[in-house]
Amino acid sequence: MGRGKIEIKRIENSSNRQVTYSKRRNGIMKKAKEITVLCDAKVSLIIFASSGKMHEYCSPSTKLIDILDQYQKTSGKKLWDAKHETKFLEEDNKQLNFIVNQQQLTYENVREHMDHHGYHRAARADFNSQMPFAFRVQPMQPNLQERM
Amino acid sequence: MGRGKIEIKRIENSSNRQVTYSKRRNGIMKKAKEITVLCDAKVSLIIFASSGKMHEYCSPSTKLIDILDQYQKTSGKKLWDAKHETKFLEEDNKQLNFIVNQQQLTYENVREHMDHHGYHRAARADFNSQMPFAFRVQPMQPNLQERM
DNA sequence: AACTATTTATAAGA
DNA sequence: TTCTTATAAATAGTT
Repeated sequence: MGRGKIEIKRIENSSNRQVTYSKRRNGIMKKAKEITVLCDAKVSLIIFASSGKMHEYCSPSTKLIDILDQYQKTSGKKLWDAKHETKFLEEDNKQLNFIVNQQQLTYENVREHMDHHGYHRAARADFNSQMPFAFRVQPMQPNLQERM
Repeated sequence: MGRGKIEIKRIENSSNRQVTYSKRRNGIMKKAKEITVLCDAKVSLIIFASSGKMHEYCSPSTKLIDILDQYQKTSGKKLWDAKHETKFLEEDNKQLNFIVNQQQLTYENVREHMDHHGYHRAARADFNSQMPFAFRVQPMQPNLQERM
């Protein structure tokens, strides 16, 4: 589907890979919406780029949790139980603590940078409200310019 | 993408809707696999047809539960907790009890039907092994001829 | 971020 | 229905 045929194997060039990811992610999201409308289907689609950034689609007037409940009932596969919950919470807390600490450091760096370059108070407030959630929860690769 | 352009709205003709569903489901699954390989992405795709039948794709060497954990961490949205678990289990048990009862009735009806038409023992054993799981867990719409 | 030459998906027909 | 094919849509490489 393009100027040339491509083999379905990992795109080694990182920049090309990111461009292709973005194009194809849009394509799949569109297809998911279409099948939902055309065929009365319920769809949950979750995609993680290798960067860790997430995108999701869930058919309208449905919650992901309901699709997952239905998944469990229909497939007979159990996704979670109390044991998983406890394990997840522990790991989660540990990671969140780490994240909060690192976030505060990064956040302060950006504020210092803004102050240094003379941004006025309104710009700083705007920065606060615009800061994407991903920045807050993915401090391992904080990148305000990230588009993917 | 075909002999004619179509509007993206519910396909009213049930037979056409099912054919389109099947074709497009295959298409989306293929796209999901491709973006996984090409772009090193992690994908979870769950689709329910209006009939209730489910199809899923999950990128290789990943478990759905891991994608969901990552979903929770990245989005900050909590999918389940002990409360949901308890609620789910209760509802699940209730529904399972109902299903088991209804399944046994339906199952016995089919066996009687087979006996009545003189199916031999091997055919009945084959029926037992071939009976799709969906039939066992979705007794509200039991349909052995369902293809979707 | 746009642009197209091509490939791919698929709607309708056989 | 399963297969075919004309056409719409997606997208790879380019600008």
